[in-house]
Amino acid sequence: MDKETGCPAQALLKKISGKWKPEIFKLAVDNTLRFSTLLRDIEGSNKQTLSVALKELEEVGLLQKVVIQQKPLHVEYSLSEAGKLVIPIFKQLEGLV
Amino acid sequence: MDKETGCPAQALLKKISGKWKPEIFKLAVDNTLRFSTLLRDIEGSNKQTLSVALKELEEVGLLQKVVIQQKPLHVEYSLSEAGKLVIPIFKQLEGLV
DNA sequence: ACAATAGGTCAGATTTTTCTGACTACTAAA
DNA sequence: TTTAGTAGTCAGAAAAATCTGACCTATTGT
Repeated sequence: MDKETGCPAQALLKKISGKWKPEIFKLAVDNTLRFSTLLRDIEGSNKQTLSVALKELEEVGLLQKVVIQQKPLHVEYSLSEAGKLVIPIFKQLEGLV
Repeated sequence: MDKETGCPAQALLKKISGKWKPEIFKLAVDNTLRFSTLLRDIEGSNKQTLSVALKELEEVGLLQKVVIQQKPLHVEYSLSEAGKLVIPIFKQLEGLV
């Protein structure tokens, strides 16, 4: 039902909206993320929603999921190239609103 | 329950999130907005939600509400100064994601 | 063998957001 | 005077998002 709006900025805003996504994105700027760590660090969050949020941020191309193939194997989420390009743009918003 | 995140960009994202807010903001870039016109133009929207969204965008300082004191009097919503400053920043997102 | 950690999924409940329809006040046109 | 437009509000319903607790697989430590 969302069709194309023809406006990338609007599209991005929609993609990053949700209760925990802005927070996840912000944390991803400073560190690679791990599921259980996020769950502990973002207070009030829960597995289910975090799981969906990470999946959506990945689908949208802002995060990338990497399975570290060392034993014990684990999963890391980090900013994709597109995700990194977005940082300086958002930084400009600081102080404006 | 939202406290300060200490991150203005994150704060802005939260403020502009909601089903119709990104669309309203986008329309405000090109024209001043009127309530009944929005209601017709944004298909699928409704009075209640639009009313709340306009109020919130105003509270947040992105839109300003002006009552035109000519008879018949009516109301116009347009981008505030802060709202205008945000445009070029969002424009940079085009093509990135 | 048993408990613990990591990284989830699933169903169902709860909460939040959005939507609908009725109603208000004022102006204007027929 | 009845109808229509503008700009809403309100209560309750419906839909969407989020949360809880149980469960699962795999690995590591005791």
